[in-house]
Amino acid sequence: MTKRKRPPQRRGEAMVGAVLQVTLVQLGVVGFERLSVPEVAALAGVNKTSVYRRWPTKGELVREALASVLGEPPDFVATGELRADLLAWGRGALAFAGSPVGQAVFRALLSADDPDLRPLASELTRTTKGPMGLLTRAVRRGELRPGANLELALSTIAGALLQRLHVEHRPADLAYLTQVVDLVLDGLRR
Amino acid sequence: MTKRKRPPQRRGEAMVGAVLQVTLVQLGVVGFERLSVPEVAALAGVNKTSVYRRWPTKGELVREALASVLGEPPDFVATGELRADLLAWGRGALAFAGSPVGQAVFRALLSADDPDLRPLASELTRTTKGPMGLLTRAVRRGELRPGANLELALSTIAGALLQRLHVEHRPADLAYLTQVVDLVLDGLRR
Amino acid sequence: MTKRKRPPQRRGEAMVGAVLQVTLVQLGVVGFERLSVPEVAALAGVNKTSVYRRWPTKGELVREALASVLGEPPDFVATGELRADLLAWGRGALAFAGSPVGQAVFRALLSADDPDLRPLASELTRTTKGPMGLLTRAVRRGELRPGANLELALSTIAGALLQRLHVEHRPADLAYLTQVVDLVLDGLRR
Amino acid sequence: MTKRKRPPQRRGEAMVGAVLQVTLVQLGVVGFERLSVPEVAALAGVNKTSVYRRWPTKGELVREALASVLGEPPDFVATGELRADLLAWGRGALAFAGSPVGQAVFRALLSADDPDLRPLASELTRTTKGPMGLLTRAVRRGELRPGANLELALSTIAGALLQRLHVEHRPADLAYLTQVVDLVLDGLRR
DNA sequence: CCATAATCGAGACGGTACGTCACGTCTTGAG
DNA sequence: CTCAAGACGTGACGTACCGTCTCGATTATGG
Repeated sequence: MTKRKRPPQRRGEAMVGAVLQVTLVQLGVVGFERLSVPEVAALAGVNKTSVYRRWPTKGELVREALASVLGEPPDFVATGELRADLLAWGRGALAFAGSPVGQAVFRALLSADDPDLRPLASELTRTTKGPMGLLTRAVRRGELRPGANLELALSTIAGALLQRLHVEHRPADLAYLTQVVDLVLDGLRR
Repeated sequence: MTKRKRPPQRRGEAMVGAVLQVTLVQLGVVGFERLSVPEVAALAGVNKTSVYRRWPTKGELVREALASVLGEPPDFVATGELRADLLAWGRGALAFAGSPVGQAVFRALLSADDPDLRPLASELTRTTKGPMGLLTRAVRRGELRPGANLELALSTIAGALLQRLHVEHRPADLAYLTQVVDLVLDGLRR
Repeated sequence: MTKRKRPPQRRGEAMVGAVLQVTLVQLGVVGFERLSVPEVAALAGVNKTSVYRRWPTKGELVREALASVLGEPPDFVATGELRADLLAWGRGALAFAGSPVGQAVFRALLSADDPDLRPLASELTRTTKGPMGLLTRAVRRGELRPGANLELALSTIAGALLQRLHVEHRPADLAYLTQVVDLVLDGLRR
Repeated sequence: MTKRKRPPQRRGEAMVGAVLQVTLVQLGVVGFERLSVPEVAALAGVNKTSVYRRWPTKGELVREALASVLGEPPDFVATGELRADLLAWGRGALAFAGSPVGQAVFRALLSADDPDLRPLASELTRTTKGPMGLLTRAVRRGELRPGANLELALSTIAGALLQRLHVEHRPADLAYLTQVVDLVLDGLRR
């Protein structure tokens, strides 16, 4: 008769992974402010003391959880066709923004007062500038207007999606993305 | 020797005004989640019981405070010159977004879970569509492309400002606004 | 249908009385070290926050509880008959030491490290010297030896009872008390 | 360059001795309740796991520590002179009660709830009756009153010292001891 | 002008969640 | 096989707010 008194402890990497994953989910569900460290611990099947040992602050826990995701920029292959490449990148961004993890990132960073999260905001901004190379090459090819503010164009695309999703709270599908990209591309072209 | 034991009570309208004003300020400073009803009462020089009597819920208090502001849409005069009018409207929007009250609105609504605040989100969205008439008239004049998605254009402008202010956390001045408007207008024109 | 949602709050004096009484009982049952403020609150039917508000420290709570008892020295009437009076006083002391409250006092004070309880120890010691007047008058009457250390005699009686009860853990009845008193009185007489 | 990474392990008897010694010291310093097994281990330069292996319970650890001391009753030589022998025994008792180990014993046993310590209480009581033989011989010699309760007399002496030291918290020197012994002896004599 | 009701201030209280602490158990690896 | 080192689960603790309740004081209102 085997006495299995309690589930075996998950240590080290196993525990860290479970906690960070649950943290991301909770970030997407209730947001940063309402995220509770004890609740994260409970959902992860871990004692809250163990969580506090590794991440003394909620900010540190969230920062590590988000960093484990933002570290992998959604690379995309450039075919050379400007509009198609921009749409491909946009699809990736939309998929990210719609995923639970993306929800977490935006809900946490949109008006981040916690100092621990500040560096992540610039990280996210940097991701926004991903397809910058596409545009500069298009300018060199003469496909876009020479003096255009490319950085602003990308910000505008991202902002349009942001407005749609988190202010108007309406879904952003591929058609919507296409319209935005076309609008901005037309503005850039000449 | 006059003994002024304590400040005279403020009742009725006077108290309501003081509380709502403090609520708006606090919304801009700490946001909706961290807003504390007892703290609002203290800052307003009012007993917390009085606040709870009138607004049983934090959501109701904030809703009434925001409603007292969003009720006044920032009207603007249309000169007939499309670009100038759009810029004028944008200046108003920027001024609002930069004011403490605007900070309050955006911080409260950007990811609003509180059911009491949902109606306010659509209110804000409606404001965004303010200059819709300008664009439709411009289309009729042949100044803009006939099939253009005008609503999306306005959302894009608003989104660009939002991205600039609340994601990249960089200031949005008149020059920035002009660039955004020109980019979108160029996209709409041909 | 009367809705009695929860038991009505006990305020002020009522709550203080209930808490102090439970504190005394618990002192007698588990002693000072193992006494738990939250448990006292629960047994008193009071929220633990309320207890911590009035008595920030366990020591203060216990001190006030004990002070409310030690404040009433068990007066006894002096008949003039030395032995009978001493026995009467001893009976009172035994009754006190055997009562739950007395248990509380001794268990709390016997090895009191808590600085809050130090003054109570001297209070208890003072009580021990209660029948000092009896002895001095007996000396003046020539009933006791002139140079006798009366204070030491009383300490000895008290100590004998203490040893019996709290070291040997055997009951101390009236017969035992009588033997002790007689032993000491015989020592004092000649 | 010799790398002495850490102190060499102490095993078996060496470790046991170190732990028990530290346990006695801590008993005298902080008492039984506040004695912490991990702290004892740390002070003994031993890992707490090792302590828990041998003594699963704090009570068992303390019992073994105290037993290693109480096993050696403080023998004294009887000269035949009753008062002198009694004083000699009392000096030993005082020395014991004043030593750190004695402090430990009394603080641990005075109101011992831990069931592991109960047998030690009777052990201590038995020690109190050490000089019983002296008194019975004195009775046979006619030096003391025949019907006297000798056991009670010894308890009374011990109790007087106990009262002095642990209730009144005043020092007990040789003069005090002498007075107590004389008081009781006078009571016993006739 | 005064009496009476509505409103407000002041503070005690119950309740919930939190982060900390010390303890004892367990796992792993070194001696 | 024994011990050291450290991670982990467990329970209790004291604190910080929050929202409710009670009571007394103040203000407005109608006779």
